[in-house]
Amino acid sequence: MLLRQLQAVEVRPTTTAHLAQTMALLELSVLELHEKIEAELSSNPALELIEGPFCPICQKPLIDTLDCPLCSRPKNLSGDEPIVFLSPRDDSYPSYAAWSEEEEPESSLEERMVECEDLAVYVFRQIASELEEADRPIAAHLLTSLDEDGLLRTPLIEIAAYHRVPLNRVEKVQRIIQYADPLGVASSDPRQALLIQLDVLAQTHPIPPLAQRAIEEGWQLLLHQQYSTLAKLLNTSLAKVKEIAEFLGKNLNPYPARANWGDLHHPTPSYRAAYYTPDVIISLLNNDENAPLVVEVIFPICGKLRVNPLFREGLRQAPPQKLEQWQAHLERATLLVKCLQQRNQALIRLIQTLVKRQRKFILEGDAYLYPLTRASLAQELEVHESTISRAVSGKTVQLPNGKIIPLAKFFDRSLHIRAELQEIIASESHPLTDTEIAELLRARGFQVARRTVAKYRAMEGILPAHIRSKVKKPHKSAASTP
DNA sequence: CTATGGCACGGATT
DNA sequence: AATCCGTGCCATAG
Repeated sequence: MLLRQLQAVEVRPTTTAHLAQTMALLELSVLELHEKIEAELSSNPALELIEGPFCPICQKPLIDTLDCPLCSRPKNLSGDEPIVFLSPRDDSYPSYAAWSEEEEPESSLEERMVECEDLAVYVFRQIASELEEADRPIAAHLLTSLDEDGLLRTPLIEIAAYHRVPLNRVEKVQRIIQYADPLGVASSDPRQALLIQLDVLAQTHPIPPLAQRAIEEGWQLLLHQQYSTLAKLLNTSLAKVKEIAEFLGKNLNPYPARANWGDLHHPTPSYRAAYYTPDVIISLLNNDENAPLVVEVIFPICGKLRVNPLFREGLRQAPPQKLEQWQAHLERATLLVKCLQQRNQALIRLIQTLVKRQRKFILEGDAYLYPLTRASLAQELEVHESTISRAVSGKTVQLPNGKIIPLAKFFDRSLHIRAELQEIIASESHPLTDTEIAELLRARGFQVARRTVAKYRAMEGILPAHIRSKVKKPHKSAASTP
């Protein structure tokens, strides 16, 4: 009885505080959560991080589970039941997605890690043949100076001075690198990276006419989303500018080190970072079409977070003047641990059903996205809509194909129709007008108004029919530099 | 006259 | 309550 009371006291912040903090934690992305936990760990002695148990088979660390969800999975795997689990994010343990491609994890783990981690090596291999012998040290210098975004923050002049070569020679090397795989890598700033990507993209796709100027002349405005001012500068309408911003956000990536860039609507830098550190990684077991999906919900730290039992002990002998503070620490720590568990649990549950529902979309692309609303999912999971909203906003998912997309895309209402529209345009023999497209779509079961077709077109960056007729579509990607 | 883009309204979603 | 999205109507460009 007494014990029970004590426990009750210990958890005193009551359900409202729990709920509030769980909610708050729920909307944090991995990176933000990482910061939060780090901060808490260093300021609160009651909280401790212990090395978690490891899976005896694959050696991966485990969080909050006794058995490794992969090694101890049931043998008769039905394809539609995804394997969802919490996965630690620790640089010394590559995620499952990277891990699973490996035939013999033991022997080549190191190589694998080098490949995964080292962008510089990856890029260097691509361009090595294009470089003159003498330029290699310069390239190496540039590549090793990249920051984590894949950008080059060191002034070119410095590098030129170091190697005692003219500036334009360094620029030449930079240019070669920029057109290598993470397109725009080694640019001096996001703006430059975008321009390179736009340039390459323009060779294969129609792009909004003013996009380039918007980046060149209105970069600052674009960044700060001062769209109306930008519209004036470019002498166009507000909606046009918004379209451009959306197009850029969707197709380009100012930080070449990672796949996709979501949208411009979240201005904080830490948020953008989320676009190359996904919150969830989905991969396909053995690349087998019928196998279950492996879903890792990334947890920002490795090991088990708990309330330090020694601290709890020590509380009894606390000097009176410290007692209150220590108690506060303890309370804070227990609350955090509890809330974290709740958060993770909620997130896993959400992702689980989401992945199950959208399996086809994940594997086969945009056309198979089932239009799902947050509200309906909330009903199914019996949680409040706002819970879903919070959990979804600001999070990103890495798909089996390596693309990183915002989790919100799983709730896009018209993506499948737009995919159909792209398909129609791609296979048209003669440029179709919006009205004709609307009819075609209707024939395929999507009833949309002509005006809506125009909007979708704009969203996909497809030019109107009369312009399309003039520009021959260069289909498939042409080799960039032979 | 036709095809599209702008703007604004109303209903759904968050 | 605020925002997003599909649509209708009208202006404009070709």
